[in-house]
Amino acid sequence: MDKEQLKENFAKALKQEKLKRTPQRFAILEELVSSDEHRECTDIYFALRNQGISVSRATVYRTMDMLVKYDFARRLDIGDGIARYESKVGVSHHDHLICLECGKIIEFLNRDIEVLQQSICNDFDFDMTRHTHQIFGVCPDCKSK
Amino acid sequence: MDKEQLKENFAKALKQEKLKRTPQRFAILEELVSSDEHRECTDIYFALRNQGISVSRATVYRTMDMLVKYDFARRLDIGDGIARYESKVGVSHHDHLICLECGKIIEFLNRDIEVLQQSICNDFDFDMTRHTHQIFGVCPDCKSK
DNA sequence: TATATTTATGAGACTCAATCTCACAATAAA
DNA sequence: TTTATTGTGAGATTGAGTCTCATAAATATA
Repeated sequence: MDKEQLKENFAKALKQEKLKRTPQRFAILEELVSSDEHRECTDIYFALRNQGISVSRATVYRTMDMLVKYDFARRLDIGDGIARYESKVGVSHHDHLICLECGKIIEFLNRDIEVLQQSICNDFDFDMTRHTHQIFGVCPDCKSK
Repeated sequence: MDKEQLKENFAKALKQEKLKRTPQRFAILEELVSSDEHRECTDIYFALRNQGISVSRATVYRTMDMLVKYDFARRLDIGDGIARYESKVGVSHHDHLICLECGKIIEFLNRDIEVLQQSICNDFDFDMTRHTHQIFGVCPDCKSK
């Protein structure tokens, strides 16, 4: 999806929710989508500030919530008390290997696990909304150090 | 494992780490092990206080870290900023279904997923230390409301 | 047992991510 | 435009978790 198409889709989502089109909201979306990193709100906040874009922390937090709700972003909690967000735009589903030494996050996807996961939900008569599957350990780089 | 055996094992772990045997540490372990709930530190703190046991929040937090390290407890982060702990004593490994409506936590175990998970780690040359697999959604009780 | 040494405890201060407040600004509708 | 509505931002607030350090308790030593 190109940038203009993305902005259009975002505008549609805003309209649908009766939210106004503000420069801050577009800037936050663009900043998130511009990298495939797992970004903290503070990180996004400073990145925009450094670009001379006027934005507050509150607006970043509020907008991230909205981006998650409308599926432009995914929130990642790795248990250190800091929420991270990754773009879902043009990105297929995956889960995460997290290195306890260096903090690196590696993405993985396993179709069989996804299928088994759904069958567990069926067994429990549980309606899955989302899931997190995180494997913590030591990455190859850190092992060889 | 009976209570006396547990206390003995705990005492051994303390000795091994040159930590002192204090009434607070034993009380926190016993309180955690006494239920199969997923407990918050504040919850443990008040439970002990209500039993007339002298303990501080700091001691609860410090002791929980130790219990996790020595495998008496498992920490659960469900992304709401509150750490929860469950007893690992006499409890086999499992993962969690978490209801977004009522907060209920249902345990599940799937051997096939565990095996696939290990094979993913092998593929990535990644040494797994621990993992979390959480499925968020709506439980049967909440669906029928 | 008495004393010395080491470690633990606890009240409250502190940290920091996240949320809230509310006056003012910007956007969209009339 | 004008009006009505919604958004923004600086800073205050919240709350889980951590830190401090004087005191207390547990263990080692005599």
